[in-house]
This record gives sequence, C-alpha cells and structure tokens, in this order.
Amino acid sequence: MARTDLDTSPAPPATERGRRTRRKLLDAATIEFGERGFHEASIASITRRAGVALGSFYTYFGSKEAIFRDLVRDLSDGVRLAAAQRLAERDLDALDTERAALAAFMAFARDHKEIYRIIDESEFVDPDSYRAHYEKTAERILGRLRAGAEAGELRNDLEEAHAWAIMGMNVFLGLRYAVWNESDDTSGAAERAVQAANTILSDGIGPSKRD
Amino acid sequence: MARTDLDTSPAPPATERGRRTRRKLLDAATIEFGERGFHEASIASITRRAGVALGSFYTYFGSKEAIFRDLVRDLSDGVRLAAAQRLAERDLDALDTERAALAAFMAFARDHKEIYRIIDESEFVDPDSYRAHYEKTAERILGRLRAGAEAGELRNDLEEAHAWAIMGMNVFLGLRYAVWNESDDTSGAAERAVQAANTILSDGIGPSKRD
DNA sequence: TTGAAACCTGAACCATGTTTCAAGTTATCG
DNA sequence: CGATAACTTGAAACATGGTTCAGGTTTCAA
Repeated sequence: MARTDLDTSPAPPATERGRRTRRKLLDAATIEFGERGFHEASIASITRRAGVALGSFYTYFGSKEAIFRDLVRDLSDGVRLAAAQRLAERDLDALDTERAALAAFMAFARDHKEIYRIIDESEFVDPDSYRAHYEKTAERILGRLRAGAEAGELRNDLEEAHAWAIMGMNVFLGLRYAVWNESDDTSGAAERAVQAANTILSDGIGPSKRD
Repeated sequence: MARTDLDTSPAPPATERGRRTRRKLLDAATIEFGERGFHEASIASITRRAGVALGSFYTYFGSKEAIFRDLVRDLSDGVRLAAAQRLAERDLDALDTERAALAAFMAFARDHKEIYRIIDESEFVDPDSYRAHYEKTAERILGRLRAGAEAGELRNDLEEAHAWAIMGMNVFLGLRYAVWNESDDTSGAAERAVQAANTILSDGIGPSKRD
C-alpha cells in the first residue's frame, strides 16, 4: 500500500483463456468497487465473484491499485464510446446536441451508478486517470462547441472554461437526478433537469427579454 | 472497519484542556487527510502532528471514520461562513452576486486545496455528510436565485435544478482552475473562467443576438 | 506425443495500522 | 487540602487483508 507504486503490471494474457479470466476479474472488480468502494473492496472478494483463485489475481494485476487503474481506463473508454454512439445517430443543431448529450449521460448514470462512482473515486485512488477522464471529456465538449460556433449556431468566443462549466453542470445534475434519484423517477425530475440546463445554455438565467 | 459504524463518539470534552486537545486533533487531521487522503492517513500520524499520545485520540473520537465525519461537518460550516461573509459585504445585483460567489469560491479553493479535497472525498467515506454539504449549498444558491427573480433581475421559473447546474459549474471550474492550477496563476485563467461562467448565466452560449 | 509455457490454486506469510488498556498526571470542587 | 473526575500516555494486542509461493493443471506448438 502507499509507496510510489510504479507497480509494473504483469504481461498481458497470451492466450484466449487468459484474456477471459482477466475480463472476468475486471467485471467482478466493477461490481465490487462499485458496491463497496475502493477501500472496503477486497481482492479476495473480487476473485470470489469472478470464480477464480485468489492467487490468479496476481497473474493479471500487480496490485489492488493496478486493477483499479485499469478499470477506470476501461470504463472511461466505455462511457466515451456509449456517448459518441448516441450522438452520432441523429444530426442535431448545437443546442440540441448538448441537450442530447446530457440526456444520454443521465441515462447512462442511472443505469450504471457503479461506473459513475468508480470514476469519481479515482480522484483519490488514481488521480491521473481521473484527470485524464475529465480532460478528455472537456475536450470533446469543446470540440462540439467549436463546431457549433463554426455553424453559426453558437457564439464564437467559447473556450475551454465554457466546456468545463458545461461538464460540471452535467456531472452534478447526473449525480443529483440520476444517481441519487430512485431508479424509476416517476416525477420526471431528470427530464426537467435536462430542460433546466438547456435553458441556461440557450438563454442564461436573466429575465426573459423576448421581443 | 466497515461495519454499520454507529460508532458512538465519546462525550464532548468537559474542560478547557479537553477542548484544546480535541481542536488540536481536528486541525492535525485536516492536514493529514488533506495531504494523504483518508486511506493513506493514519491515526498515529494525526496524533504525532497534534503532539498528543496515540491513546488520547480515543478520548475524543470513536474511530477514524468518526473524526473524518466530524471534520467534514466542521469544514462544511467553515466554507459556508466564509462565503456568506464575503457576499454580505457588498450589495450586488443577482448576476454579479453569482460572479462574486464563484470568485470567492475559487479563491477559497486555491487557498485551501486540502479542504476542497476532504469534502470531495467524503462522498466515499461519509456519504451523508457529502450529500448534506451539497444540498445545503444548492439551497443557498436557490435562495439567491429566488431573491433575484423577486427583484426582477432573473427569470422567475428558476428551480432546484438550476441551482444544481450552477453549483456544478462552480465546482468543476474550481477544480480545474483553482485546485489544479499553479498557485500563482499568472495567466489569469481563474478570472477568465469566472467570466466564462458569468457569460453563460447572463446570455447562454447561443449566437449573440444583440439588437 | 511431449515438453515447455501459460495459467491456476489456496494456504500461509506478513506488514500495516487501528484499537485497547492499565497505569500515571493534572484539574476541579467540596 | 483531599478525593474524584477528566485527561494523558505509549506499549502491546489484534484484525484485516494484500501479497507470495510451491506445486498442480491446461494448452498448444513442434
């Protein structure tokens, strides 16, 4: 525990069987870390869930931190892909794209609370991955904003900070209305939250000065 | 560790000496948890920093979790008070109030990165305190929004979700431009971020449709 | 068929750091 | 002044759980 943890992870699996076992461990770890958090989680419990002997763990991961790190990168990629897919489907204008992105994120957070939790906890377990995740996300948002400006649908002085602001809105609304809400959400609070965010983006919060 | 942790903390100090010692432990814990995080932190190190014997710890706190919980509440109150003070000083219109609130928060985050970190980590160590902290914060923001609407300076359909969106913006901008930035910030990135956020709140990100 | 590499197994080892405790010391109050 | 409560002390007990290891088993290419 603790030390400078350069923890060289063992070589990647050379066979199909190995890849399967590694995958089983990663999946089990997702559940374990998601449910108990890094600290409470135990390697013994992960291998138990995976149906694998305790010792096998070290064939694939150098330490508890190491599997956590691999997991965060794995999940981060997963989130990115899932989001990209949904957005690619339809062709929306800039503001509707942001609405769709937030809606997709909220749906994802609702269905995968564990993942949300794991990525958030990486701030304390593996700060580099955390930073990388949010920096990449912000870049993607900024890319969309620039495209929108290009198309004349958004103001053209948008910069990194705007992307971070939007990301922060999204993350906190996801936490409050997707993760913390009962999973059914009969009240439609999530949709209202999406609407609220989009209103801010389109008009701000100043008094409606319609013509 | 782990269990249902109702960890009855010992009775509060009855003498002045006791209160001082408790305070020393809390202060030492702020540094220790802020620097190393909950997991890496050790009680022995806390008592060492406080200049107190290991055993004394348990005169005041029932467990490592217990002192962390007390600490988060302590800091949460501190943050709230610090913020309230700054805003009470001047009398600003609604949008400038939000700008000032964000600026104050960024300054605070820059000067007390440890506190920022501890409160954030409470999401995993003591979720109730985390929730309480952000719910109170959102309520305060919502109160300001309602006051602004009352005064005709803000639209009048603002609700809880708007407050959470603003809070999310603030938190992420604070993380990115106050906590992660070099402490000098010669580039003025923090100020630009405040400006970016305020622009979103006043006009949104749509194309400038000035008359 | 065979031998070597890859993989699997789980009991035991061990480091870490929390918690307890029995014996002092200091403060307070009748 | 006692005498009792409040507080202090740090060594030792203890629990937890990460990590190692020596000996199987499976796979697969030659």
